[in-house]
Amino acid sequence: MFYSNTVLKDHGAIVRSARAGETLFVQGEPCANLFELRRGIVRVIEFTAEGDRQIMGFFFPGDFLGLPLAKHHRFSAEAASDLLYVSHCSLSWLSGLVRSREDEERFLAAVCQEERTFMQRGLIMGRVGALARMAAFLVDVIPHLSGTDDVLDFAISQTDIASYLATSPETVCRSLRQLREMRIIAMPRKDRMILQDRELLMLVAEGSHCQQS
Amino acid sequence: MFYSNTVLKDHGAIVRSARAGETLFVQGEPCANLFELRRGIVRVIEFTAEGDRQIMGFFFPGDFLGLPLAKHHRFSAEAASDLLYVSHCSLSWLSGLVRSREDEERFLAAVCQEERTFMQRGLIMGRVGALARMAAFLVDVIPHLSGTDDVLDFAISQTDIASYLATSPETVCRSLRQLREMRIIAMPRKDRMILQDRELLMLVAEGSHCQQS
DNA sequence: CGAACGTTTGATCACGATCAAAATAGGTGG
DNA sequence: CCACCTATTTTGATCGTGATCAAACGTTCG
Repeated sequence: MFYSNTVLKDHGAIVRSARAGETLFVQGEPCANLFELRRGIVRVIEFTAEGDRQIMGFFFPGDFLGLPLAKHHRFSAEAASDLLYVSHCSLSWLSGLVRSREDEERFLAAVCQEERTFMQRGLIMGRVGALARMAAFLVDVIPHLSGTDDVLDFAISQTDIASYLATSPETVCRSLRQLREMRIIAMPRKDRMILQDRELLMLVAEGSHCQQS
Repeated sequence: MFYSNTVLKDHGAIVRSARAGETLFVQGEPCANLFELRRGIVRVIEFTAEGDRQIMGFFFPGDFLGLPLAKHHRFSAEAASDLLYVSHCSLSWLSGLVRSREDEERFLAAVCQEERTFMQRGLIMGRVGALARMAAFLVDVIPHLSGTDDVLDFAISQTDIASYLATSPETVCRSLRQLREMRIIAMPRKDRMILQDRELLMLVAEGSHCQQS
């Protein structure tokens, strides 16, 4: 069942929408089109041989997905929330020689951003302590979240965070609670987040074991 | 102190050598030249704010380093062993429009490989259990090792592996010992490795807890 | 030869995985 | 709108694994 809706069409680029949970593409299938995310969050999945499933990263409005670096996608992508995105035809990007100078720039920037996303996961998982990892994740993610004022749309489930951080959902929950008790963040609702103390958050992310009450 | 030696010069591409421990480039500095690794192993480092140091990945003969995706390097690179590499001038790559079709292909392949390296670390660190992570690391690395027959040159220090896996050197040592006792690998010398049971290694990497004596 | 570093082994202990179960939220149909 | 079912989040308890400290050993280099 696909809920995708074509909304607008403009010389090869089609604006589409997707519901949370929908699959954009799966690893191994040929790169047919390039996704430019406008609204919502996409999670990138990697399946290992044994059906083991890991979330490799999250993509946010402004990011590009499914860059045709190779002929086939090297990971799967799913909507973590309701989406709005632009679907470009991959073929016009694949033929590198016909690109304009500014397209080239945008292409490099997109590749750079995609690579940074994957590097960042390693960097975050490298931190010692579950709390530090959680904090580092938030430091990385929060700048990409939309929202009014300081109330951010936090449309990422804790189970997804757990998979991303390679930890258990219980630990994610406890880490978030700890951050709330430290008055570093607040979560008026499950999908809302208020950043109360950015400095302290970054300190915790760096591994400061300041255990003050 | 630089031990680099220019060996050969060929229209902008210079063959050079480097001693173990030498720095090829540091993060933040402008992308001056592109490295094509011929022999040896390079480790890629990321420094966080607090002087925290993590090894993000290893590069092997055939790989490209320092791709000009951005104006400045996003990580540092050091020789993990004695190197032989080709230094290309970055400028000829930066101007994308003057590239030939096959250069474009090679460029994409190089980018793809670099990104895969970083994704792989996340995938490996996502495994549960120190032994599974160690095994997954070996599965990933061994195909890139040079060596005669089955005796591979394993020029990666255990401390480097520990940093890469975000674990302690002690645990790395113990994991390797366990793999030796399982007759999965053998290490006649510290920098030599013999793969004895590829199937079992992959099984352990997938997290099989087969604890047979 | 001595100094510095990397590896090995043993000991203890804290952290986070895991199991179990309740509470909350979300979605669907009557 | 409420009842029902499912999935997600929350909390508590126990237990195993890997971090950490400490010390011996081996290697490499000046």
